[in-house]
Amino acid sequence: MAKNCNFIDKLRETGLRPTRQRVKICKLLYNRETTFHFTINDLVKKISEEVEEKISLATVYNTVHALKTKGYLKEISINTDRSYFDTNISHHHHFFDKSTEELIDLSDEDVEKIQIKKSLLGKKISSVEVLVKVENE
Amino acid sequence: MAKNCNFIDKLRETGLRPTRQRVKICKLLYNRETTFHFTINDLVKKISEEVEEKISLATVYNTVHALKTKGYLKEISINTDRSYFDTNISHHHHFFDKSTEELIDLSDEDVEKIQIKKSLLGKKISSVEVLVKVENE
DNA sequence: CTAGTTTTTTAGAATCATTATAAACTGCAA
DNA sequence: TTGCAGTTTATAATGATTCTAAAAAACTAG
Repeated sequence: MAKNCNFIDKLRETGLRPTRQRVKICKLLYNRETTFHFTINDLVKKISEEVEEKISLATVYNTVHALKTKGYLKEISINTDRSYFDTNISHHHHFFDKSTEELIDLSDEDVEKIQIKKSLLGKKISSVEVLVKVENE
Repeated sequence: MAKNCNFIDKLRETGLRPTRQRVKICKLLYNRETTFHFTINDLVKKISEEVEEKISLATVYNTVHALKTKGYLKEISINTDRSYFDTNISHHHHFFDKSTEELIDLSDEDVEKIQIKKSLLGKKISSVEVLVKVENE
């Protein structure tokens, strides 16, 4: 679901009906210069600021969940009370700033290749995530 | 807070009064062969099985939080609805088995050294955590 | 286009982990 | 032993997330 694309077709392609609410949320998430790291609360705030129509909280949760399931959003592993999502679905890692509670992208090239020398019988690796926590100096 | 030590002194050293409840929880956590990965719910269950005295839920939360603050427990970064803790406070990483929701240690040697080639102005790195998610083959 | 079916949205209730509260209790120092 | 700061406790409160069931919208076949 790249920038400036036709969200109606994109949504339909993956079996999601392109409802008004979904299209509006997709525009907010993907029609932007930089990737977007957000919590549900961030997104709800953005919707109330930039979308004229009210979208219910349940719909925001449903839509984010659907986009995540279809691979259009990544959920970041982090131990906070809220879930964080990222519109950048390419393979990459993150800084987490403990003072601002913000995520910052670390491109794949910013992290030396990770080699896992151990394996688990009968299991396959589905992801390798690096989280670099930072604080003020 | 190594195995088979005197928890009363250990707790006192760090300014935590060695109350009955804390000493009992420490025995459960640290008097074991292997390191312990747990959620609060796991610990509460273990207490009800192995400790004769009832310990209130709030005390379990308080104690785990105190031990974490004093560096006797590590909280693992992972996006689940519960928090995971680890009695192994040495520098190491984890597998997370998505089917069983269990953590498995990855020793520091099991992961090729991580090099972060990017830095953030005015921020210092406080931790680098690698989470390897696995699923059934 | 239209009727019928399916999916989605919605407000509000329910759930569940965690934190806060305030009263009773306990460890410890004098 | 006495007093007080630190702890425990039951319970209430909070806050993110999920559930529910009815209304609305999207789709499909005719």
